[in-house]
Amino acid sequence: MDQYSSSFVDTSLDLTIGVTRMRVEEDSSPANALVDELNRVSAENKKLSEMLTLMCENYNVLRKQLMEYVNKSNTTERDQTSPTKKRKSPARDEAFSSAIIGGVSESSSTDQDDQYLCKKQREETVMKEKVSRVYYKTEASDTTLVVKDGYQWRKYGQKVTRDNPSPRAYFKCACAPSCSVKKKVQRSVEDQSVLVATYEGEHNHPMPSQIDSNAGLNRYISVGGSAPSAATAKKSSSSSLAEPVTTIDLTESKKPMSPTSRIDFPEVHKLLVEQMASSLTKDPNFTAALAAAVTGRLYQQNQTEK
DNA sequence: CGCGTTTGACCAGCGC
DNA sequence: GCGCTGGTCAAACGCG
Repeated sequence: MDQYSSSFVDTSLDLTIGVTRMRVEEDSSPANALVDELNRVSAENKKLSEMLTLMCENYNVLRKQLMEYVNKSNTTERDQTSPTKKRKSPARDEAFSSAIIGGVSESSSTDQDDQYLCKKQREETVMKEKVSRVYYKTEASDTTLVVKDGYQWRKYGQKVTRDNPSPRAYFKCACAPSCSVKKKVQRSVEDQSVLVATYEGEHNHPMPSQIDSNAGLNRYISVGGSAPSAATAKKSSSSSLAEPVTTIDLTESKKPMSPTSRIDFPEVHKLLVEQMASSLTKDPNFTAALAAAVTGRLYQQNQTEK
């Protein structure tokens, strides 16, 4: 944890603003006083903007640290758990073949061992690059295995697995026929109120409903992964009450995220900044507290300079 | 009647 | 080879 202690970020709000003292001459005209007041307010505004920028930068640093921490946790967790046995599925091969278009083909090899190795590597590659897991908080009484992630899904199967008494539902992306993204949804063994959605593959199309990104950003914490975008569907065939609370990326790859499959971080950052600024300025308590702090500070400065 | 969901049957990988 | 298991298919069903 040295890296975190060394890069400590002070997130406390510094309300010490270097506003120039209000120079209102006793014998000056009201117009000059207004101009001075305007200049003072402008300076305050500028200072507050700088503070907000600083806050956002601090947020960015903290978010980066969180990502590093989560990735670290995932790596150690992955090392401890043995890889799940999974048979090869045609869809997976299809996904891989599309992924290696233009690359070096290994199909020329006729050796069975090589083919086996290639198949294994293929599966591992697919697993690393395409699989992500999302946890959705929902009502424990809600028995529907439906989650709200902005895409339309078609359910094609349900199965009770051995390791979990809750049934597992299988979904295919219904937004585009060519999209081979699949999703498995199952209740967590530990917490029945948590839905675990496992996404396989990457959407090759934009989200059907570019919705209310603010609502999606409210509670979605994305840390890597590839499939789901942070959004909430206005209406989908599988409309859900469950909302995503966190994403744990099972992949180790640091490849850039697809613009079609998720919102880029700068975009998220921008939206978050806007949302933060909006919520702060709309909050009467915050503005009142800020005004009190500023006026108090000004009063204090005036007192010390007298 | 069309579309989506349900559910039992089937398929394929893996361990013994 | 056989059984277990996860994943997929497709006919039946329900709903608007």
